[in-house]
Amino acid sequence: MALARKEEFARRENEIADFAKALAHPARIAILTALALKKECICGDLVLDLPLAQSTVSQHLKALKEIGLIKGAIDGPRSRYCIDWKVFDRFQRHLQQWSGRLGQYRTDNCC
Amino acid sequence: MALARKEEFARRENEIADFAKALAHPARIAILTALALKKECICGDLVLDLPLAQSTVSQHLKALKEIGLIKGAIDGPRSRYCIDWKVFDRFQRHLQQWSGRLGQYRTDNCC
DNA sequence: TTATTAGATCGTACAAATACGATATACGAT
DNA sequence: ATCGTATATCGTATTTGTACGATCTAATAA
Repeated sequence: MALARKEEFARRENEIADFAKALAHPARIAILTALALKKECICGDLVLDLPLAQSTVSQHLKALKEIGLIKGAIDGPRSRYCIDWKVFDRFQRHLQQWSGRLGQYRTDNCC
Repeated sequence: MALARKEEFARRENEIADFAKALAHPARIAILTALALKKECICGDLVLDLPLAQSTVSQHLKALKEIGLIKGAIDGPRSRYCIDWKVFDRFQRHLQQWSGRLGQYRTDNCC
């Protein structure tokens, strides 16, 4: 967000927007998908999978970690990542509650 | 996305990311919420509700329109907007399918 | 007609996101 | 201790997003 407008919005609106922002890049979608599907979640494997430089992948991992969607652990010389399902569920629930609430008021005769 | 990396990712990954991007700003969350809750969906009302300039709100509306989430109609001197529920449902379904697929592989013993 | 109103679009400034190479760090192996 | 490997972080270039005022357009009102 450019200026300090964030404070002007409701907390719930910001929460949903922040969650959406975490998913707003195909690389992060790919990372989350890979982490869920593979039992092995080594950073290096992700770098091989993605069409991005190692430092860029690291940056995306950091973003996902900062919002809490993934956890990291050091495993010898490597880094192991995995999804924090508790957070994942919470986010999913929030988004579903919001869109569910919207859907309640659905009408098809406006535009 | 900075460089032309978008093409390097799978279509599904881009679709989900694009949808998320549309929701990745509190103003757009607020707009969608307002459009759903109010029967009257006049642009001017949105401008009054939001802590943003008229031109900025117009910009956000354009973004939502471009991705298809909302439709616009001219109503005399005003603009009437509303949610395109068909698109909204499709997006919701995609996201749910994706996160549901992820959840199937859930394990809690990685990190 | 002219004036007013609603809204979109343009131009522009600034902030945030994205990407990469280079470098730093930390660990394991020799 | 030195080397090699894996990853994080730094610096930086570029792109994209966000915001606003000014202007343009179209419709109504006077």
